[in-house]
Amino acid sequence: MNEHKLLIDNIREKVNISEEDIAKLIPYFKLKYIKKKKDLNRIGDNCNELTFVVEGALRSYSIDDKGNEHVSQIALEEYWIGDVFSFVTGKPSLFAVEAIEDSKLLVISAYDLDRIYLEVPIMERFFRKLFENAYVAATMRINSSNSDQADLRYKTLIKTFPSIAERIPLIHIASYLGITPESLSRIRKNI
Amino acid sequence: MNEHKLLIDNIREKVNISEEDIAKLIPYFKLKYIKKKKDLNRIGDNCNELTFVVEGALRSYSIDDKGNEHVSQIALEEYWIGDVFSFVTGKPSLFAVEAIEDSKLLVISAYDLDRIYLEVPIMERFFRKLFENAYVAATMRINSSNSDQADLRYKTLIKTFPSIAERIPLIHIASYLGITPESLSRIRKNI
DNA sequence: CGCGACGTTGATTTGCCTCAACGATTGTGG
DNA sequence: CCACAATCGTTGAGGCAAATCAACGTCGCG
Repeated sequence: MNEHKLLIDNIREKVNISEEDIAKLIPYFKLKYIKKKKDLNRIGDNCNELTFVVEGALRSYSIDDKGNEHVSQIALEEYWIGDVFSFVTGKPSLFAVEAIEDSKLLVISAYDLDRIYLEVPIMERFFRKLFENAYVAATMRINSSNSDQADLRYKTLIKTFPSIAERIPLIHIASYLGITPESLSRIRKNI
Repeated sequence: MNEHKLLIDNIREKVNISEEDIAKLIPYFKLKYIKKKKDLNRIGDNCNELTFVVEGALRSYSIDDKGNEHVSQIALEEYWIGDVFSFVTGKPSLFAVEAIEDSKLLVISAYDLDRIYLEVPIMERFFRKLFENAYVAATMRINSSNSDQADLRYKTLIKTFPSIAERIPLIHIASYLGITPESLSRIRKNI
């Protein structure tokens, strides 16, 4: 049950929730193990799931017309990841979700989440806050992309998430920052 | 009450809500008029408000170390705007909110919104969905910024919001896209 | 009217990309 | 357990999209 403890702590950071309510929602989260480089979801699937990372690291990415990947999210332990576009709209996903390391996950489907909202209304508040924070983070990322040069964006990222620099391949960090691996390699050399 | 009709429609697009609940929440929204180029909030203020645009157009922007403005949001009628960073964290705002046209607004404070969540719980769902959508839009914008050239980003923007091209000064659209006014002027020439 | 905001155009510069080659490390099948 | 391939990161050369710098026309408004 240790994997659930991390999730419960994550929920309790944002809302007050009783033991009974916790007991009600836990069964809806499915424990899943995934090997490095395996896809949790592929582009074009209906990704009606949100994933909480208990152990490991995941990324989501899209593929453009020329076949180039673009990393849109990187999630380490205690973070949430998923193709929120597909999750929210119900349309086929534009993003794939892939494990960067062997990972241990707790996965909730959109269908089950709707049931949780009915059975445990406080969770509506939890996810409201989760998406508020995600939106703020995305806004800051856009702002940084429009204001700062690549080297500063990299420094800000590894200051916020130091372990990303050690655990995540350069090629994915570069893509997340919107630059090429060659450019990031040169940026690292100059630090 | 016409200004409230637009807001009520906006809420009903996302949730089923009774007339009684509507009646409860309406008084919390304050009607406000603002003149072109006037600030609704300045950087450094505590912006504990969210704004629904009934008529007109607003933008939010930050200012970087070199004194350059960077537009982070543009909101026309029926859209929401605010410094969500300050709204969510309670910290002094990093973004200013300014009227691009003379505008008619409905403004809700964080304090009153918390009271609404208690009195009209369905509104928790409404804002959960609002932020879900805002997050998805922000993600798509990041993805476009990392995948597409400036001219395509501009074309996509005016395809989605045709009236932006007519109503919003080029200088603000350019800033929103993360390019200079000179570049956007040249892009327009080539269309 | 006169000033400031806005948009345009040209000349030049630059940050990052593209293309290419090449070690180092990791993973895999025989 | 080794051999080989694939992945990952580095470095160099050259190119390009967009920035910068500068000048100027137009419009709206106090």
